[in-house]
Amino acid sequence: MAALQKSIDKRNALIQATIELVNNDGFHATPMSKIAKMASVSPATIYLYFDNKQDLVNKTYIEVKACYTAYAFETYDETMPVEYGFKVIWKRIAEFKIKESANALFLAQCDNTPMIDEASRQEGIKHLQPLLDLWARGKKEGIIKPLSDYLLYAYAINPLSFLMMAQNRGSIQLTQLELDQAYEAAWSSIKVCK
Amino acid sequence: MAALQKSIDKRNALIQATIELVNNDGFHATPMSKIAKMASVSPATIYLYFDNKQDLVNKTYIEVKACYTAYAFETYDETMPVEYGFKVIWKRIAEFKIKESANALFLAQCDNTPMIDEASRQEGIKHLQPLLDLWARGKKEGIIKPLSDYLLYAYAINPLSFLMMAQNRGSIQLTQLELDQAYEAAWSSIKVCK
Amino acid sequence: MAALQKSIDKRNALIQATIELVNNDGFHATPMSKIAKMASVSPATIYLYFDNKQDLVNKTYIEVKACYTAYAFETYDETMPVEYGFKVIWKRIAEFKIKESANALFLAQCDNTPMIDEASRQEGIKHLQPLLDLWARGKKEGIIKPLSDYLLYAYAINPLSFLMMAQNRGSIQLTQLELDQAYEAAWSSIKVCK
Amino acid sequence: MAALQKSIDKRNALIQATIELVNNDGFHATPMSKIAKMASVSPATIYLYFDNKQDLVNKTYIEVKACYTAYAFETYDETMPVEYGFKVIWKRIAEFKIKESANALFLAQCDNTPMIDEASRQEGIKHLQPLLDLWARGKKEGIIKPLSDYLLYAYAINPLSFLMMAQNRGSIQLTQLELDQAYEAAWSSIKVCK
DNA sequence: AATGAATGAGAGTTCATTCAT
DNA sequence: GATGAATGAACTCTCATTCAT
Repeated sequence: MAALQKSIDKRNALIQATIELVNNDGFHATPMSKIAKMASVSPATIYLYFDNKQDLVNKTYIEVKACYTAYAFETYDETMPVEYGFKVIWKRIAEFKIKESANALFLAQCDNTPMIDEASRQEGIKHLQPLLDLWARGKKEGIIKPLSDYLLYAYAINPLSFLMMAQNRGSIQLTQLELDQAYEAAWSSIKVCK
Repeated sequence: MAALQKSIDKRNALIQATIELVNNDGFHATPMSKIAKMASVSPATIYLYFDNKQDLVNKTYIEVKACYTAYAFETYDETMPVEYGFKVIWKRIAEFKIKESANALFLAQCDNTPMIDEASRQEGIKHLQPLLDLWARGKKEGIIKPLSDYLLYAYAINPLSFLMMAQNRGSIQLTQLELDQAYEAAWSSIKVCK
Repeated sequence: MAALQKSIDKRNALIQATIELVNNDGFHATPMSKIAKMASVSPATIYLYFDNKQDLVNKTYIEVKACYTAYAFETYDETMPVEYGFKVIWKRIAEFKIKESANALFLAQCDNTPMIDEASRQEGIKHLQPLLDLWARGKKEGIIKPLSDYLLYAYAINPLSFLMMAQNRGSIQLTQLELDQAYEAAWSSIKVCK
Repeated sequence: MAALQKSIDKRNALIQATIELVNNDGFHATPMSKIAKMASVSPATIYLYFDNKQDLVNKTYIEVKACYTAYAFETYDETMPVEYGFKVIWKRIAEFKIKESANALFLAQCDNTPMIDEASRQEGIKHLQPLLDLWARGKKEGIIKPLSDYLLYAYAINPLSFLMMAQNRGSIQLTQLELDQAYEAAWSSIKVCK
């Protein structure tokens, strides 16, 4: 049991180191040796847990993405009314992007570069289903505009990534006020105007 | 004059090659030798035009960003009414992202990774001023919500990047209908609701 | 007793795995981990039976060489007349090279590369004595040419290695006819012509 | 012209270094860095002349083999009578194995291990044709036994490799006497006995 | 101005060997 | 005796950069 735990710890340390270093330097500027050092293992040890560097980022991506969606839907339940449900999810996502900014940053970088292979990208997308279901419900009820999921995501969710990155770079400070304003903008963009 | 032209051609070829290769493979997976080959020059020649690899991407970024803003504001003029002016700019930006998708993709990649140094990033941002002025005007006139420029950009403009990348990856097809819907969503998110 | 047997089995499995893998990939292209896997033991276990990789091949060589000579002389006895005795040994050697081609191949590879240390090479040579004695007798009786043992071996025995390797590579097929012809050539080369 | 010569020199130095080091240590025990050092170039330079390590040995093999056959047939001409022609070729081959023992040793090692890929092996075999033609003639004239080329080679030529290696290891000394004896043995093994 | 050849430094990865269990 | 996990050292190969021409 102790041995297994040690293995899990090492794997986790490697994942964490990957996130941090890729965030700071980018994928290709991050040598395996640096990841190993930060995780306090030998470079060779990485290869006990991952096939190669590509596999390491792929798996890291999938794991972080799973974290992200789990966090997003933790307090949501499908019986909630559409507008309220959306607010619940939106706030959780915003919280994740702010509190877990390293993770969020890593996802943003992966999603905007040829760093992750297509299979892992698909794998990562799967868990968003509850949000898509909510939107479908909202559209049927005439509360949400009849737009494609991509369009809805682009306006309702994705701007948070942009804001998170701006904050991370020190360009802005996301206070509660800004978050409320952002929510308003998000909801305005997709709700049906009466 | 012919000699100067040849120089400019080479520099341009290098910039183009950089954009294309970085788009496909990412910055660090793009060797200087490959850029040289695609531009039909010797690797050594790159160093006649740029200090080093970092300088090459920085300069490429600044140049593409300048292209982008020039395109964005080409048909805009400061005497236009706020809503109309915004529409004019938004459509041009959308057009750029679709017609010049290689350039747009390159910018998106730069904006989401530690690939560009901070100075170049700042340099690239400068030319957005007309849009910020328009927004200031809109806020004063009570047409646009009193939000920070970053928030406005996040909701009014940035989603286009997300959509462009989704289209580039083959996930969606941006027809005129989708573009009109996107514009509606963008404008809804920042306009003051009466 | 059962425990001892298990030990012997493991040692043998390691020796067999070494032969097969070295035959296919060569000494240095054969990792200890692969040998261990093929022998169904842990890499660490190899070091309970052998000092290190070099020791493993050395001991394998010596063991296979002992097999080879034991096989060669099994049906020979020193009272046989020279020509008949030679034929008996030659046929057994030919049989070994064909029936035990993995072993024979391994010896050929060892004998032609700096893979085995000199001590083991000497150790392996010792058991050929009966053949050298036969030749000495044959020379005394004026039946075999008065050549050095190396010369006799080069023409009477060694060509079989070449033929075995050609067959192994699929270049030729050694039927009974070819073997008889080979024997004739071998005997012609060393017998005294009357 | 001078630049081209320098290139050729470097390539040759690399080939020579490869031969010497592989002879002493074997293929896989010879790191590229050692080859580079012995040829007085940077490790990276090797890759300007060869695709990779495998390509380096393959090309070395082909080049040495070409040397070997060129040497073998230099003084031979197809109008010579069979026995005399064979003697001429045999002596040249023997001379090559003794005078160019490094080259000969290298070929022997390549021919007995999975070090060279099959294509290069085939490529290397091509230039032996004149010898095969001679044998065909000898067989037609009833001078040489009607054996397959492989059998003839195994007895007439290949033993020289064994002898050369024994001499190289210091086990024997090939004087003129031994060479004459070897020739006699070779010829005896393939000539038709009257 | 332009280059092809050259390279030092460092990348990802493997492997013989060890050690705690 | 047996092991799986761990690793330092060494491997092949790449690449940003330089330099003689």
